[in-house]
Amino acid sequence: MKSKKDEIGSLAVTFREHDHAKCASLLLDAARDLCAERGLRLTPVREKVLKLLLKSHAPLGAYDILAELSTSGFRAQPPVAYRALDFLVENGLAHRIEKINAFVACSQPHAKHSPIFMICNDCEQVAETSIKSQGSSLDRTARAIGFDIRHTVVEVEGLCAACRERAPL
Amino acid sequence: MKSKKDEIGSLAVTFREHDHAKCASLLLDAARDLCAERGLRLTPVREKVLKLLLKSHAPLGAYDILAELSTSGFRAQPPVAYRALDFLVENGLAHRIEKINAFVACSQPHAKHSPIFMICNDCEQVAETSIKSQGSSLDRTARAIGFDIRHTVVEVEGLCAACRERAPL
DNA sequence: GAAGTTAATGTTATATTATAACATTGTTGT
DNA sequence: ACAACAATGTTATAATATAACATTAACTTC
Repeated sequence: MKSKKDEIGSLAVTFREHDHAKCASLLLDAARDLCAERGLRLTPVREKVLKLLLKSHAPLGAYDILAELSTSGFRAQPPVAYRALDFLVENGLAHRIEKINAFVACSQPHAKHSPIFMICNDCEQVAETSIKSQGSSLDRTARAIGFDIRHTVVEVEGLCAACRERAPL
Repeated sequence: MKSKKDEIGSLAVTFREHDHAKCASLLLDAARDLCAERGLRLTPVREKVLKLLLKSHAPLGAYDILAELSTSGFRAQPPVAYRALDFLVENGLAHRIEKINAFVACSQPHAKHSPIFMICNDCEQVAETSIKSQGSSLDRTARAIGFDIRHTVVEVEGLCAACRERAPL
């Protein structure tokens, strides 16, 4: 029988159609499990922010989140959103996308990974994939000059398959 | 005999010691050549901004540049810096480092390349390297899902060799 | 379970980064 | 000289993010 973990892995978000509600629900369960395991507190505002990210089909800016929080009875000063986002990012439940100053829920919260984001400049959706960092070209280059990698940012911009079909170049 | 191009290539900025004045001077010449070839106008403010970037041993923020411009007789409203930076970035003479909202002069302005930045969190210097994008893992992943890559952002944070030696973990 | 301690949230204010919009000047091509 | 376009000047403001300190909630140790 497939584990929940496998099931989540197989749902890794791409530009393909998928059962988003199921995907979001599984990932929320996974986040709760992960927090329980590690003794982290998934407080109401943190969970709400994660839900907002999971629900969105595109990355959300901190102020988008803030706006949604304010319509849900939460306080809506910037630090409220940034703190929740910091918590989620620090604990691997979300990622920050530097190129667009926005945030997405992590699609593989259980696995230690170096995420890669493919940002469609047309539909603004973002796919998270990953490569294993061990032995990668990046890893070898860093090794060669004695650089100790703590965090990687890999983001590519372009057009997803659907948008290329819709508006061929 | 070595061409100027080869000489520049061999000087690609890393965390190693190097003759920075020579490096900056060669790159400025290269930028002038490149603009002449392409019919681009390396105007006074654009050249000044490039010089500031070349002179700096670390990336500069737009407002750092603005401050330096204002002490050199240039106008100092934000668009002045951003326009010059946009020009340099668009034409491959500088790069924007997303992770730290800062800019560096390109160390290989002649070559079409996908730069990689190694950002030292201690000394704040940044090394530019590059990998050929053709056939990379990233390229294969994109191909697999039909994503057409227009631009890549690859930035790694960590500790450079010198800083690791200075303050061993 | 009261007191001390740490973690989380509330709140005000402000810092930092970036762009819109429109006027003016400079350059290029005819 | 004139039209067309590129670049710069200028004012204002948008968008993103954090500092600092007060308050409340949760945990812990006796």
